[in-house]
Order: sequence, then structure tokens, then C-alpha cells
Amino acid sequence: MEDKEEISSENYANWFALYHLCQNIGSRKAIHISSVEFGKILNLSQQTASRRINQLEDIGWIQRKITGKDQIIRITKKGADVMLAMYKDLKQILEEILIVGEVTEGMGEGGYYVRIKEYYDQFREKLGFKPYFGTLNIQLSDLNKELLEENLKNRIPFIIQGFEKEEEGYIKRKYGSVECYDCIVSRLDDQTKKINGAILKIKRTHHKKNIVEILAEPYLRDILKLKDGVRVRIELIKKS
Amino acid sequence: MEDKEEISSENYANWFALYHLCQNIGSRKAIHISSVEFGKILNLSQQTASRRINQLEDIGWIQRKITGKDQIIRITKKGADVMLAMYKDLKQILEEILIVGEVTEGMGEGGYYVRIKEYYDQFREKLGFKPYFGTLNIQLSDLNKELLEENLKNRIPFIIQGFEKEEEGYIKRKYGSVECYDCIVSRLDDQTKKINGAILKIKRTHHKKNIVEILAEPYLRDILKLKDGVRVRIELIKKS
DNA sequence: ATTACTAATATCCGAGTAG
DNA sequence: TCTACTCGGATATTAGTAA
Repeated sequence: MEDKEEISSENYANWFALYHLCQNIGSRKAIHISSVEFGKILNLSQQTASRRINQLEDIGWIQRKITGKDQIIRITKKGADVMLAMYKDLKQILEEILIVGEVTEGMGEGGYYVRIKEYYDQFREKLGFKPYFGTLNIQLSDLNKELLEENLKNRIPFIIQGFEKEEEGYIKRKYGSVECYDCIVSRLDDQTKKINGAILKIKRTHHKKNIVEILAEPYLRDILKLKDGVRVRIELIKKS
Repeated sequence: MEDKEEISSENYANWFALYHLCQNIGSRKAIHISSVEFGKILNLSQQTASRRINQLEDIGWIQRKITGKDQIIRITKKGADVMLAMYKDLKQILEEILIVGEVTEGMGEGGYYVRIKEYYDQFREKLGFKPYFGTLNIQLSDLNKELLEENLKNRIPFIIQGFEKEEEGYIKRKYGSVECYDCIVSRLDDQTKKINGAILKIKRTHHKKNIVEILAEPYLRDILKLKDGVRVRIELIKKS
């Protein structure tokens, strides 16, 4: 609460100054930096940069040692806390935004996949349950989609292998592989029921519509009483 | 690059305005908010808040619909990108800072633990190798320690169980449990050799000194040619 | 109620320059 | 060289209102 007050009051400039300092300190403990150099980083004059440094010191976000023409700056615990607080906050904001979407009527590809025996057997084995013969389609906003993609990057999917099969007429058809991420689905307005499922990520998918497909054992529309437009939460699970 | 220019130039205020908007939008798609309310959030007058909203719209970070006395605001993809960029950047900064410390002479507790048979057998089994009979002690800055703690929170340790043992004189002594986190250690100035190890987190530890103890199979001081003061990188591994 | 313009004012920035 | 002061000009904010 207090930290936030400190940041949000009106010293945006100081916050950004600290942020840029951290960027330039990198993995070192401290940094030698002149006010001219710091000014260049911040797109400010030497004078203002100098003032910034003084202010940061006054606030207690940095500590400074001036020896002759040299100044060594290091971030204090208080300063680190400020950065950490912002990081945590952003993380929370982004993750909170991330995990909400709207149920939508789907001619989802996923539903098609799950009905094919070669896929179904793999789903069954790798999910640990017999999935329902169709997927729940969730419409995401651009923001949500963006964030989901970013988040999935950090996770290890389990892969449903592709395969080839001879169709009637002796044409060989290729079936692509599918990436799956464990998740938990629930109604946003009623968090009592949480259902395990998986996000399906099909390789060659329509990029335009931000639709995510969920596979689960029960028929989600029934068990969660979902209709089109109902908002659901998709929680990503730590380990797959 | 361009994004950063956009943020860092001088519109700190706009960035923070967007940030606070996101905070208040939460999991919703959009938000009804008057300029008075928004002003309160930002600690600004209604007039300035109104101007901010206009600016955010001009920049293209938000989209707005005014219908009579109502205005509905939603974040655009461009706006979301700005937030994401900052998040990623902070994450990188913090993680980069996080993983560097200095080798220090240690009378580390960990070294004591690893020499006790009951512990050693567990280490051997759970690490998958026979650890060296001592730990490498890494001195962290306050900032690093803070960040490490924060980061470890999100990880699942493997636990070396505590036990009781009768000492000479029939006194029963209690040995506490130890948490371990897989990691990779390397010299900061020479990343060619990367050694697998584990961070030891002993329950009842001295809080004052920011020292982390690393357990590994080889004698790290030899294999990495470490002396006191040499900076090493500790990479945390995704899965334990 | 609202949003947002204009004019007054508070704040910030950088040139000049001292220490 | 450095940092950091003063002060005039630039910029941002707010009060008073209009729409």
C-alpha cells in the first residue's frame, strides 16, 4: 500500500530513472556513471540527470559514493523493493487479465481432432482421462491472446503426435501434431466447480479469431452450465 | 527499441496512466470510468485525468466510446504490448540481477549437513549424484537475496528430511529438514563450464548474511577455478 | 451528470556557471 | 573534467467554466 503510494503519487520520473539505472547495472552490484551519461540514458540534460540522482538518493532508492569526479551508485533494498513491487504487480495484472475469456459457439478444429481415433487414443493416454468428443471454444480479446501466447512460451506442452493414414481412394493424408497444456476451467462468476482440462494448440490454425479450445472429460457446457457469452477462467497449471 | 523509445521519451505519466487503467480493468474487457474517478486513482484533477485519457487515445493505447455521460475504455493491442514489454523487461532485469553472486569463504552450515550420513544418503539419492563433502558459499547483495527468495517461492523444492538421533550421553538431538533447489553454476566471466548442483536452504539460518550454499558433485572451487570474490552465475532450473 | 476548453499557476527542465 | 546551484523559459496541472 505504502509502496504503491510512493510510486504512483507523482514521481513517475523517479521511478523510470530507477528502472533505467537497474537496466544498466545489470548483473553488477553497482555502477560508475556520470550525470552526463545518465542523462543520455534518460534523454535528459546533465543537470536534470544530476537532480534525478539526488532525488533517488533522498527517497532512499539508491545509495551513492562520490569520490572526486567519480560517483558509484548502487540500488538499495528499498529501491529493489520498488522494482520488485512493480514486477509482481504487473505479473498479477497480466495473469489476471490473461485467464479470462468468453464461451463461444465453435466450429473448432479441436473438436474434429478429438473424434479421430489415432488422436483420441493419445489424448486418453496423455491426459489420463477419456475426453469428451468435442472442445469448448473460448473467445479471447487481443490482449488475452497475446498474454496467453507469452505465458505458454514458458511452459512445456505435451505433444499429441501427428501421423499419416490412407484414406479411401488410396490418398495418403497427413495429420499434424497438437500441443496440449494442462489447465483448469471454471466459471468466472462461480468458482466452486473447477474442472481439469487441456488447452489445445493446433499448429496450422486460423490466426484471426482469438479462439482457444479446451478439452476435458465431462461436457463442460453441461457441468459448468455454460452458454455463449459466459465468462470463464482458464488457469494454467504449473506442471504438465 | 521503438516501444522503449515510446515509453522512455517523456510520457512517463501516460505509461503510469495506462498501468493504473489496467489495474482497474482487471479481468474485464473494458471499464466504465469517469474522469473524476480516474483522477482519483491517479491522484490528479478531473481536468488532467481527462487530458490523460485523450492522450492515451491519441497514442493508440486505449480505445474509447463516449455515449452521453458514459465513457467506456478498453486497452488496445498496442497498449497491451506496451504493458507486456515492460513486464518482460522487468522480468529480464530482475532475473539477470538475481543470478549473480560472489564466492566467499564459508563456515557454511550446509557443509556441516552434507557430512552427516543420514543427510548424505538422502542428498545422494535425491540429487542423483554423490555430492562433494562441502558447499560453495555465494555472497549475494541485498537485492539479489530478495529476488532469489521471491523466485524460489515459485518453485517446488525437493526436501531432505530431518531426523532424530541419539548422541553420546543419551541426549536426543533433532536434525531439521533442508530444502533444495536444482541449479546450474558457472563463472560469470567464462560460461563454458556449467555445473549442475543444488541450492541448499536450511530452515533455521542466519538471516543477516546473504549467503547461499551450493552443493555439487565436483569440488567447485577446483573445477571452476574459483577464488574468493569471483563472481558466479546461479541459474535456477525449471523443474526439480 | 458528464467531458474538455481556456487561462492562471505550479512544476520541471536546461543553459550558464560556481565549487 | 566532475556535481549541482540559480534562474529564465518551457511544460504540465489545475481552477473556472462552457457545452
